[in-house]
Amino acid sequence: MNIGEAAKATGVSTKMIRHYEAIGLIGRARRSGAGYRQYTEQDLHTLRFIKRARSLGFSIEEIRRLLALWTDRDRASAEVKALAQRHIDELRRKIRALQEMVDTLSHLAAHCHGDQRPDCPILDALAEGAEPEDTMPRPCCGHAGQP
Amino acid sequence: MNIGEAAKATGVSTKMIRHYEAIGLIGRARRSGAGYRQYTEQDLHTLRFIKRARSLGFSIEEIRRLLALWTDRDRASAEVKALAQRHIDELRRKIRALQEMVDTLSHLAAHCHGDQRPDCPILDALAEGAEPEDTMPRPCCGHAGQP
DNA sequence: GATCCACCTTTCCATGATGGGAAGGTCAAG
DNA sequence: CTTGACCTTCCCATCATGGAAAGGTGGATC
Repeated sequence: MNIGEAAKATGVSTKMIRHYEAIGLIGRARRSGAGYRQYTEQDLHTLRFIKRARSLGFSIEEIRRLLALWTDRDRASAEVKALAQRHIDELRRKIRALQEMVDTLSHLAAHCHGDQRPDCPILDALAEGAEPEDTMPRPCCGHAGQP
Repeated sequence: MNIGEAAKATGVSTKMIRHYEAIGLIGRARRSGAGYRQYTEQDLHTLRFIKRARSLGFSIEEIRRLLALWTDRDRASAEVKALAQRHIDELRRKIRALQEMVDTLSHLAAHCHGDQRPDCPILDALAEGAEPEDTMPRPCCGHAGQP
């Protein structure tokens, strides 16, 4: 099976398949006489594994470890679980950071009338005591910045 | 004021200050006789504005627009609000995607005993019907994959 | 056999925001 | 005058992904 077919079958682009090979995430594929990469069902399984792991947000290096654990019959599930847990923690950390941004911005947007007038609490908050020319800063209802 | 002092005063690294200048996000700084960049209080205000906007997750291009709006006395606050709202939507979209990963992974991790035995639902889910050698796939309690 | 199109190959470049490091100039204190 | 802390520019790396160029292959059609 050529690389294009493997890409269609797994949802991994040809670009990425070649890239994964180049960085050693997957082994070097067998080649046809003309140098075309040939893929087996087993290769597709590996690519689908990678695809699923990527869609769960694992980095390439984490996936490298996961693949090693996958093919190691004697692995301890504890190591997989620990890796997953670390990843979950990292995801939650990112979510918290994004949520804080949303909270702050939502608060500011709620106080912005959003009409044709230039007055804007959002820009005021970003400027925070430093107007572009000569206007005065304007406090709000009490938070939305760092305490 | 030299660039290092400006960096300390604003929390923007010297690297980034030079970068912002190179991409035209901020104007070219005045130079001393020896070619050192000199910063005014007004420059610091702009850098702090950028810093705050970055910490709210706005991209450089969004900040470019925000800066233009900031310095335009005749801006309509509607445009700022719309920009902010688009950004909020984008952040929420990212949060949802990350949360889905967390949900799936948490579910899998909860079902992984995480001891010295090799049996692991997390790897099973990533493999999904394709074991590395010859074992059989193992269904779980009913979701955690695409429907 | 020639042509054509879809596919394959490699290599280089780009993204976005940030940092690291090299090689060299400048300034102030000792 | 030396030392050390600054500054300058330029190049490279990250991470995962894609675009594009330039050229070779495979199979179908004329």
